Parts: sequence; structure tokens; C-alpha cells
Amino acid sequence: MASPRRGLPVRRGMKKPLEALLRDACERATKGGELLTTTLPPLLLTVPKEAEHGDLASNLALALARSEKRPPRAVAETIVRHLDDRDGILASVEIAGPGFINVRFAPAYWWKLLREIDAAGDAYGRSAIGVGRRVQIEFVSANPTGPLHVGHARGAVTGDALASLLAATGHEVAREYYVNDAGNQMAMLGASTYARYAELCGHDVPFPENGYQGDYVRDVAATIHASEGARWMDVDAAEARAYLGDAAGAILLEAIRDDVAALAIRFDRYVSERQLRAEGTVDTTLATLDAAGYVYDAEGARWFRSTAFGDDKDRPLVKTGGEFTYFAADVAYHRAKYGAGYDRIIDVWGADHHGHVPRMRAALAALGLDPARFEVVLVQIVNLIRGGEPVRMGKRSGDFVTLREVVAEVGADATRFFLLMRKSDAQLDFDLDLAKQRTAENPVFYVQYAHARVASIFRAAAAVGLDLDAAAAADPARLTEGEELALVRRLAQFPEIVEGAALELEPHRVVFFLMELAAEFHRYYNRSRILGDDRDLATARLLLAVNVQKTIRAGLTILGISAPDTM
RNA sequence: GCGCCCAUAGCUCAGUUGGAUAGAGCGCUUGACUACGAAUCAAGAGGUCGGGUGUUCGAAUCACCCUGGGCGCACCA
Repeated sequence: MASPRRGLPVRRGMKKPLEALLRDACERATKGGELLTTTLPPLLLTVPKEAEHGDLASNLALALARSEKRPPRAVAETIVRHLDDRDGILASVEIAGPGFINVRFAPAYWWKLLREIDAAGDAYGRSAIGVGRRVQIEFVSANPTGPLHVGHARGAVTGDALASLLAATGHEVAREYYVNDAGNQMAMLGASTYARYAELCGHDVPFPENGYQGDYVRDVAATIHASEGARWMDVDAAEARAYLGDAAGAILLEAIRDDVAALAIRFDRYVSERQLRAEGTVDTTLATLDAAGYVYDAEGARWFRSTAFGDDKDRPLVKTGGEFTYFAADVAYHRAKYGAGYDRIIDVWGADHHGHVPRMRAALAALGLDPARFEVVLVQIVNLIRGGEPVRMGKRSGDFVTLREVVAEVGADATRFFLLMRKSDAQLDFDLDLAKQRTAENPVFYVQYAHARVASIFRAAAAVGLDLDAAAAADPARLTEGEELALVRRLAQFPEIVEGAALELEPHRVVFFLMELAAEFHRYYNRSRILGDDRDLATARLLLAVNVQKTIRAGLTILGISAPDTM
């Protein structure tokens, strides 16, 4: 991958010029004694929902009204009177409603923006707001004790899309998977595998209570049995369980790597809890906490005084049996992340772990690390829907729908799109029947079709001697329809959609933008013939179309979804 | 019991960080292919933003209290 620090276009956006005009106007008004304010509130320019409200609206006068001690409309009149549109980018300025300043841009402004968008090439939408910032994002991190299920898939896709968003905004991103390959769960995997293995060898070993009952444990045991025979029946049972647990964990982690790869996800690092322990990272972390005075012994266990940092109770670090808790190892891991010098550390967690956020923050603070650099994105549960009914999943019985099954059924693109359609902290209904449909009701195909449709237009254009080069050389001034200028306006919003999604860690914003852009393009296509008899008009429309296509492709790429030329 | 998340059209959800008459998609009704892909589009109907009080020019958005759902509260991770 190319260095994110280079080649990033400076974001122009459609708002910047208007912001400058408004600031200048206020400055002049203040100098002339017509405004009291010397410090402006942050300028908030919005794209109005109503077309009659213009291209951009400012609430500046409303925000200033109080300190000016004048009605908002009067303040707005003062500001508008001082507007100096030197470059002639404005077609109209109106004061509306309670005091909004509504602005409509001149067509020439949109033509200029379209040229800029075209000139940005495939880098369009990328920005430099994160340049020089190093971010580490940890996601999935499921125990290697079984295959990934759909809940994991949502965390996986969310984490991956967040990483892409941060990379697209110039951040240097590291993607990590924390492997809990130590502790009780792995011991239980070893015992479960041992029981299945023994069955295959003709021995009767009772299956452990709370063991992993899924059929996959039989498969794993069979794999080991096939390569190593029955020899682990001849050794001490504890040794056999330990070995089989390790072997099963390795096989299952390999399967997990395959599963995420099937969703087009890769990690830069897999960090092993066992290795952290072996390297003494957990010990030194506890010693640091102890030296800082936040560790005490009670009830036969060792505790962290997280209540000193606002947690509602203290948390155990070492169990009564002398084992580290999961928490202790996780604190050590996060301390190591800080040691690696990241500016921002992001974890994607299942919402059932939300209670862990305060204690992790407390531990970081106790270690003298800045908790503000640590952020957690909580991902809510996924309900699979088939035939209009929720698919039942029993975790205890091991009877859950795996990520692999979902991808096999609906494909990686639809899986990713559907799992990214909702804000991550809201529960999500995943309609498997809808995800499979190849119709307009299926939003992923709807968006992809808009992309393919442009490709199709260019195939037809080739027949009349028009191609990408012709489009690139087109005169956008031929685009005079309202729908055409509105499409440019939509395209112009893309960079700030990406920035907003990256800053707020909300990939679903990109999904919604793409659905709206696709809808706007489909509507335009149905109403306006692109390849008409007027050759100059046709090339101008091709210029618009190819930039719509490029923007859809850029958005889909951030989301990890393919942008096909034919469907 | 304490804490966190959620509640918006029949269904699934947006809502640009407090702005204008709350928006999409699905579903329902009615239409559009001798033209670049109808895998598309157009039109219509559909709302006490769970309820209440407050904050202010202005609240789906902020605060507090209810109601209803989800999830947490060491020796599982």
C-alpha cells in the first residue's frame, strides 16, 4: 500500500468558499460597527433537505442573535449586506424562515467543482485529516475455541471498514487480532477435544460439563487423530488435554483466518495472549500497578483498585487459584499498545462487554497512560431473519449460524453491506432472503447496479466513438439541468461524508450516502438520455456519469465491497 | 438493586452534533420499455419522534423522572 502521507489531495469541498465569504462579511460588519461580535461561532453550513432552501444554508445569524441582542433576521440582513461575492460563485442569497441565510451557487461553480472532482482521479474522497496520526484498531479477537458466527462477523466487518475509513483519511492504521489462547476457555477446549479424540480411539472419557458441544470439535479431533493416531491415549491425561487443546486451538485459529479472509479482511498482526504471558508482560504490568499503589490482596485474590478512577467496584487481577484473570492480561496488552506509540487505540467489542470499558480506562489511568487515546466501538447483536422469522440460535448447544455459512449463502459483498447498514450500537436484523435477491429491493445490488450501469453506458458509447478520454475533455458547462447540478452537489459531499464517518467511527454513513447517490443517478438516467444526438452534451454527461461511478466505487472500496462493471 | 445501550410511518432504519413543513427503503395502490441494462423509474397514501416535566428564539436531538426492550455487575473470556 502506498504511503498514506503522500499524494493526498487537499480537500476543497463546496463549503470552504462560502465559509470564507461569510467570515469576510462578518469581519467587515464588525469593523464598520454594525456587528458587536469579534469572535464568530463555529460556522455551520448545512445542505438543506428542501430544494427551495438552496444549496447551502447557514444558521450564523441565529447563533449570533443573542450576543447581538437583535432579532436573527436583522443580523442576517447585516451579514448579507456585507457579502462580497468577488468571484461570482453565488446565484442567489436569501434570508428565510427565522433567519437562515440560504445560498444558491451559480452553475459555473458546480462546473468548476466537477472538474476538480474529475481531476482528483481515484484519490477522490481521500483526505489528509489523519496524516501523521498512527492508529491501532483491534477487532474480532474471538477465542480460537470455535468457528466465527454472525455476531463476530459484524464486529469483523465494522472493524475492517473503520480501518479503511481511517486509512482513507490519511491515518496510518494497524489492524490487530488479540488471540485469547491462554486460560480456562482453552483448557475447556482441550478437555472437550480430548473426550472426542478418546471416542475415536474407542475409549470412554466423560465429556466435560460446559464443554464445547459443537460438531466442529469432533472434526478437529478427527483431524488430529488422522495425523497422529491414538498415541495421546497412552500419555498422562493432563498432558494429552494440554496438547490437544493447543492443537485444536491452532486448527481453529487457522479456520478463523480463512473465515475472515472470505470476507476480504486481513490483519496486520495476531497477538497471542500466551506469548504476552510468557514474555512477562502481564507480570511487569501488575508490578507497575502495584508500585503505583493500586493493587491489594483480599479474599485470597489480588485486586486492582479501579474505584480510585470512578469504576463502581474493584476488579480482580489474580484469581484465588493464582491464575491471572482475563482482565489482567488484557490490561497488559493495552499497555503494550501504548508502548508501541499509537496516537489512537480503538477496540471493537461486542456490546455484552460494555461493562469492561470503565475498568480498562481506570487501569490505563493507573498506569499513567492517557485514557482519552483509548476508544471502544460497541457492536450490538445481529438477528438473522429467514422467511420473515428470526433464525434460532442456541449458543450452549453449539447450534449457531457461522460466518462461513452466511457468506456461502449470500456472498461476501451482501454480508458486508448488510452488516454495515446500521449504526453499530443498534441491534441489526439481517434478512437473508433479501440479501440474496438480485432486485432493486436489495440495497447492495441497487448500489452496485448504478456502478455497472455507468460501465454499460460506456460500452454503448464506444460504439459511437466516445470514451473516457472524450469525457475527460468534455465541457461541463453543457450540464444545465437541475438534476445534473444536484448530482455534482451530491458528489461534492463525498469527502466530508468520509471524514465525518472516520471522525465519528460510523461506517454506516458511507452506506447511506451510496444508496442516496445511486438513487439520484438511477433517477437521472431514467429521465435524461446520456448518449443523445448532441455530441458535446453527451460527452459532458459522460463526464458526470464517470465521476458518479468513480465515487460509488470509492465508497464501496472503503466498505470492502466490490464494484462490478457487469452483473 | 446499580450501571450502560436502545425506543422515529404497518416493517427495517436515517436524521449532518439544537434549526425551517421529521426523511429513505420495504410493503400497499396506480402508472412508464421501438432509446444508453425495466436488476430501473414516476405518482399516491402512511407520524402524538414510547410518555411526562424542564432548559430557550427553536428539542427527535440536551437535562431529570417514568414505561417498555436488550446487555452487564471477579475466580467465563
